[in-house]
Amino acid sequence: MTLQAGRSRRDPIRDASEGAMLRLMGPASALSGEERTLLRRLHRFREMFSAGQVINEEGEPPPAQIIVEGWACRQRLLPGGGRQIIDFLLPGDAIALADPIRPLDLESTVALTRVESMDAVLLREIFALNDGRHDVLKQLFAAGRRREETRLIDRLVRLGSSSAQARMAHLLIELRDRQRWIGLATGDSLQMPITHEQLGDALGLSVVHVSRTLTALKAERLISVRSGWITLLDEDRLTAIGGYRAGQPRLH
Amino acid sequence: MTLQAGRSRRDPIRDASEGAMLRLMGPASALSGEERTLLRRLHRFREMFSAGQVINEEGEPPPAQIIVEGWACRQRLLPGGGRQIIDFLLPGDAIALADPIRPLDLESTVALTRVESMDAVLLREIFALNDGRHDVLKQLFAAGRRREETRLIDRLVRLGSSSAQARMAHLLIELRDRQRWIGLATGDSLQMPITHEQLGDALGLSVVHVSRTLTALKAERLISVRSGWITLLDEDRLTAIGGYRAGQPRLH
DNA sequence: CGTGACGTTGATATGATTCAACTTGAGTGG
DNA sequence: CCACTCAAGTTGAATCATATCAACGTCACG
Repeated sequence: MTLQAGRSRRDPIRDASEGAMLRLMGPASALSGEERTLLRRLHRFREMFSAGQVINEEGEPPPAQIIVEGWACRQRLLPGGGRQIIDFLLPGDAIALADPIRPLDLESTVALTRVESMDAVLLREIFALNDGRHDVLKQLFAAGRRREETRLIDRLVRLGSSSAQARMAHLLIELRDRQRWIGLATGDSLQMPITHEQLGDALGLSVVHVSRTLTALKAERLISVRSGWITLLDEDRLTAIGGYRAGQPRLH
Repeated sequence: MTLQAGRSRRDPIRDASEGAMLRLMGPASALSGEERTLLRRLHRFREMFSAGQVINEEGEPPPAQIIVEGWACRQRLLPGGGRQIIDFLLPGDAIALADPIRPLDLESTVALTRVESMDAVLLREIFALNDGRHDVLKQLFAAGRRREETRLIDRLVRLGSSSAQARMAHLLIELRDRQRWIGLATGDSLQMPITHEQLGDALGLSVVHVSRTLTALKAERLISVRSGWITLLDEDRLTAIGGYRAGQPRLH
C-alpha cells in the first residue's frame, strides 16, 4: 500500500495517467476549471495495489477513493470459502464516496488487476460544504452511484432468472458500455483483463462453465477473444440473448 | 385506487391501524410528539390496493408512499413474460421516499396482498426543509433505506451462490426478523400470506421447486406450516443452512 | 526447462425445470 | 346445503443446465 505524490512536472507517465483521470469522468468538458484543478490536485496523492490485494477489508470502514486505473471489485466472502462478486469497479468509479455508513459491512473491496486509486476523502468534505462551486463534479458522482445501484439490480435479476449465456452476454455488453463511456474501449471491443474464475464469481458460474459458455458464444460467432480483449461480433443478438437494456449514463 | 381520508374520530378500525402505523417504525418511543402528530396526520390520507394491483407502473415516476398494511414487492418484468421480485415491502417500508430520480426505471411496484399505503409526498418535503424538527423520523427512514440496500446485496449473493434450501431458509429468517421488528410476528412464527409462485419469483425458483423445498424443510423438522403462517422450528440450523447473518436494525 | 497458474475438454453427477396428473380448499350459485 | 369451479399446492417422471472431477494443454516466468 504505497502512498505517493505525483512525480516531477513533465513526467509523461503522469500526464497520460492524468489524462485518463479526466477522461474517465465522461463529458469532462462540462467540468469547470476549478473542478479540473481540484481533480488534478487530488490525483497527486494516490495508492497502488497489486492484483489480488485487498483494498478494504470486510468490516472495516472504507476510506473514500476513486479508481484511476485497473479493475477492482466489491465482493462478499461465502461460508464455503468462495466469494460472490457484487460489482466490478473500473476507472472513474468511486469507493465509499457517497454513503460511508453501512448497517453491517460484510463486503470487501479487492483489486483484480494492478490498481491505481486516488484518495477522495477531501472530495467528500468539499461536497459536504455545499458551496456550489463543484456541483458538476458532484452530479457526476451522484449519477455514478445511481448507475451502480441499477447495475446491482440488473445483476440480481439476471442471477435469479437467466441462463449462463444470457448472464455472460449481458455482462459483456455492460462492460463494453462502461469502458466506452470512460474512453477505454472503442468500437465493439472491450478489455478483459480478468480470469475466468473472477468472471465466474461474478456470474455465479463455475470456472469450467465460464469457459464453456465463452466457447459456445465464440462458436455461434457472437464474440471473438484475443488475449485480454473480447470483441462483440453481433451486438443485436447478444443484446437479445442477455435481455440487455442500456442504462444510459444520464447526468441529471 | 381509492383515495380516502380517515374515518370518524373514534373508529376502532382506524385506531388499530394507526397503532400499527406507529409501531411499525420500530422504537416509536424515540419519536417526538411533533413527529407522531405528523405521522397521524399523514395517516388520514391513504390508498388501498387489492392483491395483484400495480402500485406504480414500470417507467412512471413513483409517488412517495409508505406501506401501512399488507405486502407489496418491487419487481422487474422479464422478456419471457416472467418476473423477478427484487424486494418485499412490508408495513413501514417506504416507496420512493428517498431518491425519486432513477436513471432508467425498469421496476414496478405491485401489491401482493391487499395493501394499505399512506401518502408521503409531504413527508419528503418536510425532510427536505432540514428544520431539525423531524430528525428522528428522518433517521428512521434513512436506516430503512440502508437495510433495503443490504437486503438487495444479500439477495444478489444468495441468488448467485446458494441452493434452493439455503435461499429459502435465508428468506424465511429475514422475513421473520423484519416482521418481529415491526411487531407483526412474535416468537418463531412469521406470517406468510403470499403464494408459492410469488416466493419462487423472488428466489429464482419454479413453483414446483418451492413446494418441494418447503416440503423438504418440513421433513427435516426445520419449519412447520399452517395456512398463512410458518414456524421456524430450528433457527440455528436454518441460520447455518441459509448462511444468514443478522442485519440488525441499527438506527444510526 | 521446470513449475505453476490459467484455460480447455470429456465423463459423470446433481439440482432444478418442465410437463402432467392429481389433491385440496375456498368461494359461488343453484 | 350441496355441487361446481378455480386457484393453489403436491407429487412423479423425464429432461435440461450446470457442477464436479479429472486429465491434459499452454503460456509466462524464474
